[in-house]
Amino acid sequence: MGNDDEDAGQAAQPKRKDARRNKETLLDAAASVFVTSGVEAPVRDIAAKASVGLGTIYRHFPTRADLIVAVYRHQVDACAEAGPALLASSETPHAALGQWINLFVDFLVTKHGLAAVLQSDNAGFDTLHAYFLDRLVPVCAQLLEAAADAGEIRSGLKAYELMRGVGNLCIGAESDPDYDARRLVELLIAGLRQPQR
Amino acid sequence: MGNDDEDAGQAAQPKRKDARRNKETLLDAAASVFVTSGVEAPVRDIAAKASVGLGTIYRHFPTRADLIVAVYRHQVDACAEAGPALLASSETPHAALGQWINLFVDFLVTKHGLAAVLQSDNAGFDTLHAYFLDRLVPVCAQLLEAAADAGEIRSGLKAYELMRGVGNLCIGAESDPDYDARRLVELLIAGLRQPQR
DNA sequence: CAACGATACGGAACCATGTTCCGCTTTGGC
DNA sequence: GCCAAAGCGGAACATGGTTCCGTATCGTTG
Repeated sequence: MGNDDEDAGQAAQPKRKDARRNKETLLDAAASVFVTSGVEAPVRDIAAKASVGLGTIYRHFPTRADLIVAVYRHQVDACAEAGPALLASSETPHAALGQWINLFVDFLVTKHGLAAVLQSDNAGFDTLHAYFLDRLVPVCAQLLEAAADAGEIRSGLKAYELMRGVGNLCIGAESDPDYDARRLVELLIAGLRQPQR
Repeated sequence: MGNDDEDAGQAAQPKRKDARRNKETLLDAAASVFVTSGVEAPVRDIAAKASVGLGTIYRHFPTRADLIVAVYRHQVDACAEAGPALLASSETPHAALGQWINLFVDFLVTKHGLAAVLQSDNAGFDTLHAYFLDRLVPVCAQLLEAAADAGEIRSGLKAYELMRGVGNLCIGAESDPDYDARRLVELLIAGLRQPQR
């Protein structure tokens, strides 16, 4: 860890500089295509955008999922790191949890189609699944535990479940003006509160 | 309406008896394949199971979504009809709402992959979308309104949103033992309650 | 009951996508 | 400048939805 790469099964930094350059180009192209066409954009589109062959994509990113992880890694990391910070700076653990979940929801809703792909149980998206969960579940668990210890929420809900639930609620939120994922997530978090104390 | 067909854009009953027979065979085969391989099973598998050509499937059901609708229509209808009944027989509107949502969740969780396909924004699944929403949203709206009138829940949440949220929460629930959609939906419904009165 | 038009059938073919493979090109150390 | 290694492009393959059309079947009519 600390190499700017290699953290989640990504291929290590290539040796040849053209390869390194191509990888950057690809990351940029992918990010750009994801913004305009969504995360489910065809690999060919990304290759075209980067003026690169398909082989090149697949050498750098063994799978579509790896590419997605690479593009969003920084933001996921940022979200993960925000957890402890919020816990430290918030009035109550429950408040921190709420704010952190909001961060996560904003992230998901902002990336066209990410939430959907995140739940896809198609083999090949394991990397994606794994990265998000490895990175975020522990943070969520910490927040949840703090809130539970403070007696603010019912206990017994695993962090994993909450993350999945929230992720699920975000599916399709960006393409349907009549569906407000944020509100539903708020309701969910509200339902998590201890009935009264 | 009342013809046992034609209610949701399905092709009307074919004239020739072999055609009619094939349609039944197909429905049975599809139902059976859906149970074992999930709703996302390839059309070809269903054709094979029914010992029928691909053309036959597509003549009877213009799209995969139409086939799915046809297979589950009765159950969706039953769910829709249970709404008013529950409202009449339950202590409070909120209880009725809770029970009705449970019915819906059980239905979704039981049908491998249905929840996922229900949210798919791929063109071609409009029929599916439309049928579920047309049938269930009004019922949900009625329950919601009754509960709101009774002052049991916060108002302002549209039935459509609730249905989508619940549907979303059910995605992947059947293939992941660590994810309990029912509990999360309960939490959501709990969050819907009026804070206190 | 044979003929015939309408209806339905089967499945090859087409399109889109993810992924693999391999002959050719570029790079970088000598 | 030369060469092996590293990398590249994109044709080809697999899968899955959907379309098309030549052929088979049905049922009506003479």
